[in-house]
Amino acid sequence: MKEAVKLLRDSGIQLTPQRTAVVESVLESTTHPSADEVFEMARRKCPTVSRATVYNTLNLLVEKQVVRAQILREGTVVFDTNMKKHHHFIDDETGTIHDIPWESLEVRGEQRLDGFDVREYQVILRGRKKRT
Amino acid sequence: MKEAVKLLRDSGIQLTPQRTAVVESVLESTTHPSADEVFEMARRKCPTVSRATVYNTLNLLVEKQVVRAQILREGTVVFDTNMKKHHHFIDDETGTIHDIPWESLEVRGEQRLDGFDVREYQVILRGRKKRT
DNA sequence: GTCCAAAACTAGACCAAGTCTAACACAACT
DNA sequence: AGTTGTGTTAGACTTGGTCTAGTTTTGGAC
Repeated sequence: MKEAVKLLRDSGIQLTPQRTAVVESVLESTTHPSADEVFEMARRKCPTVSRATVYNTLNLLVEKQVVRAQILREGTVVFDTNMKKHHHFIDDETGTIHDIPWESLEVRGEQRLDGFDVREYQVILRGRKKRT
Repeated sequence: MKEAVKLLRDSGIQLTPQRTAVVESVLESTTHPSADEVFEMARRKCPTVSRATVYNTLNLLVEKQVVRAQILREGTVVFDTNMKKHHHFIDDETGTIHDIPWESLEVRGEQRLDGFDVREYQVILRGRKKRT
């Protein structure tokens, strides 16, 4: 949060009330919100913020590497505030997305793929979360 | 192809010219086509086929497990005719999707995830394909 | 403080992927 | 032939997202 603000300011980007609302909204959220969900949250903080500004700001955050855009749901991009490498588990029933720590899975062979230069990878798991 | 036709017929589904065009189109394609790409291919075989029929038929094929729907591209589902377990590599520059054989990667730990019942998983890799 | 240019914002138009609906076509059964 | 069910079509609709034109805000020069 603090660093995000700093990073944006250092990039010569003005921190307007609208942008602050968007940045706070997405960074506060513990789930993996879609742009529209961020829009709703931001609206509560700053009722005049427009959809365009939400999309612009989110794309700016992706560009500045404050959040990551992930393709995990049909039809919509979700935003991920966890910038550490990790995998994703998607609940079949609810569609909820859970972060899986990088260390809990071991993947081998990705540097030995013939003809492919792997820049990054992640495991996408699907199934059911056990209620505890 | 042959089995697909049989499977559909056995499920009590009439093989109309429109459906045949869709089934042939998707099964012939070596890439990972979107519904719209299938629509175009199918149109060439059967010019009267409508978008609705393409979507209906593709969803039918997914239901009958003739093809798989994959969330790999922003904004659109793609269809995968390779029903064997495999991973995916996405070229950063072209967006082209490549199948990676299941055996060329080794993943461990997915059954030991605390609180998660994993039904299926795959590795999504991104980077650049070397031109050979 | 005033003025100007640049940056930011908004509403709404637009676009693309996908679903839904109402009307029509056609087969199978009586 | 009439009825029922399955299939198809065009087009309306919905949703996620981008683009645009016009307005507001801001920061700097004076």
